[in-house]
Amino acid sequence: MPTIRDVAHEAGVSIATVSRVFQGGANVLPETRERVLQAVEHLNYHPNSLAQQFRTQETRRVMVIIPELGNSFYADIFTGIVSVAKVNNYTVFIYDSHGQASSEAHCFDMLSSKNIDGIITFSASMPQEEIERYASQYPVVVACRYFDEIRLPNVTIDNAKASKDMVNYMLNLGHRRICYLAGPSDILLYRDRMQGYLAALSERGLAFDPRLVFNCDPSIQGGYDAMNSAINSADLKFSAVVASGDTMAIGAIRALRSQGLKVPKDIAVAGFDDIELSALFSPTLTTVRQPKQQIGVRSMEKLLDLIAGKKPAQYREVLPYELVIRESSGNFVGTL
Amino acid sequence: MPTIRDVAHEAGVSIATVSRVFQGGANVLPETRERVLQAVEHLNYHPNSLAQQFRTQETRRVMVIIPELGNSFYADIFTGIVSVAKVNNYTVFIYDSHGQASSEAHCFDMLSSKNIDGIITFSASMPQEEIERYASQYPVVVACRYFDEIRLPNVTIDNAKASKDMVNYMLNLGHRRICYLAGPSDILLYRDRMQGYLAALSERGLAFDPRLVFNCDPSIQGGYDAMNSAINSADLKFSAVVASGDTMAIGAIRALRSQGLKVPKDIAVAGFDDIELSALFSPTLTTVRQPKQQIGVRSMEKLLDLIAGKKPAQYREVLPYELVIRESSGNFVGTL
DNA sequence: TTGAAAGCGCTAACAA
DNA sequence: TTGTTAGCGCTTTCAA
Repeated sequence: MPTIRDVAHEAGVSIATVSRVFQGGANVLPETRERVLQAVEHLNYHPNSLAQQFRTQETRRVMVIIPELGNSFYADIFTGIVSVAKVNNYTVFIYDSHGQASSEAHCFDMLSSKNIDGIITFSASMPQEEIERYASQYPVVVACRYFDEIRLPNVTIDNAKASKDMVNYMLNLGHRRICYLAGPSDILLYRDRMQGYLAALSERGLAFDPRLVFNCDPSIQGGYDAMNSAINSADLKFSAVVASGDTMAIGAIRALRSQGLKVPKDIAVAGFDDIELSALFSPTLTTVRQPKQQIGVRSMEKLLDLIAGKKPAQYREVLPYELVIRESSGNFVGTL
Repeated sequence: MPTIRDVAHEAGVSIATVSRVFQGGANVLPETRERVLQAVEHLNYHPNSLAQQFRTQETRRVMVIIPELGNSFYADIFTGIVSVAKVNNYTVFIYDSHGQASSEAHCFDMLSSKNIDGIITFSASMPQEEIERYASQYPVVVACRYFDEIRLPNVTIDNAKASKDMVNYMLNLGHRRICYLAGPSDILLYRDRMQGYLAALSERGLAFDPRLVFNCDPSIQGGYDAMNSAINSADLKFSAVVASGDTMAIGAIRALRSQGLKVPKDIAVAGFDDIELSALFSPTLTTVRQPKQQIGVRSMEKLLDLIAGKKPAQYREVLPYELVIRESSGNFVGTL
């Protein structure tokens, strides 16, 4: 492997000059520059970025932690992140935490060991204080997930309000007994979506029947299992299902169908997130669309600000969502 | 940030001793070690891994290039990779190439600039010679994808044979006119699967009707569009569809259903890969199961061998696959 | 415009 | 068992 010294020697200049050429070529005579470039070419020289990073103590690498590889929800967000990273000459790596705190911690350790310049996490499985400790020392942005009291840079939507809007939509369709698939209650965003469900009911003065609520794993299988329990609960009547995630909603539809129930004719269903499959599933899924690209863009922009040493004006940034009405919720049958 | 010098000073030892403690503590008196550890704790010292990496010229990082984030097919493979990486103290990053050669090239550049120790790629969008050039200089394993003449470490299944088996299964069910969704013809594995289709037909002496073959994007949308063209082709009759990927098969089923056709009653369908959704879709999908975990495990093991400087005994490693018969192919109605 | 030289934090060879 | 020291390849300051 040729080093900067080899190039300098070959070109008959000092290593400082070679370095200057690579730094943009300011204060280098065109002919000197040319000679250096020829030597580089001739020797097939590549700067050793381990040495560069060591010298500058920056890697121009950032990490995105996702809780689940293979969930297309993150694919779009990721596109947004990369679009910003690219123009700023950063490389984005993905790290799959499997939602495990230990896995995530390993990633955060890379901050203190200088392996990466910053982190955008969609996982946030570690205790709040721990993440905040890192965030107070290093560039960290939490996206989609969040904590009760936000003391670190955060990009998200208003989950409670979005959920409430969706439940209201169902109520407007005339549904009164709405089954709710709530997701894991230890994750605040799911609790917030649940709060939206409760708020919508209470604003209408409707009684809350806890039997209609099912906590389940936020996956197709989780929704499938929960829906089967719901169907098999004696005396449990409902005409609609609102799930706190599209995967759960799709699992629920599968369960309903396996029991001979038609969606939306017998039971209306809605999800949350607008994952790729939702528009392609049959029936197409009514859902809440998160501004995925934009979440990625803003997260990365925030992270770059942090890396540049800027303190964010305010921690939390709330992006707009959108109700997407498709087949699974059926026709409007009630009154507004 | 405290450095090794600060720790050495605090503990009253030399930096070499501190380094030794971190290297495993050989040749360090327990009490010396204890003093060092206390200083480390007290100063909250973290070794600067940029310096470590620079010094040792190794990163203990490997990169996995996938063509599409959000495709669950890679999630299982990834689990296999990580399981091996973990016990060998390597960190695995994911890089989404979007199937773009330029994106992939960026990743391979990290090899020459020493940013990573090795690459496992599932993308292989770059020209064969270029990948081979890197593979001849650096640790590189190509998985699932491959080239005509394999001159680099490779882990895969026998796509042609698997595809032929699946088509044979359909022929055994009595189907004679089988529509084939072929995927992009510039990717060899799709061409091989197509070859399997042709081989199965020719072995039975069945004529090949090119109108039954559709090249399409390997996605739900791609399968959906292709199937719609097939259905809308005047005079084009077929009783089964074999897709060269599960996503295409699922898209095809959606298209068939949107045209009022029942799967498998009217048309039998089979896919390839056994992605997560295939077991959860309705109808559940008949498909070819790739040994995903094992592909990951073997790829990483091969890569570690390369990093360790071992040359592989043989380049190509072919893993067994498995036909998974589910609802979408319907009942056996023909003769064996 | 160019060069000389310091030094980033660490590992490891060698000496004690 | 411990310490001294060279040096990894680069950027950057300072001087020429």
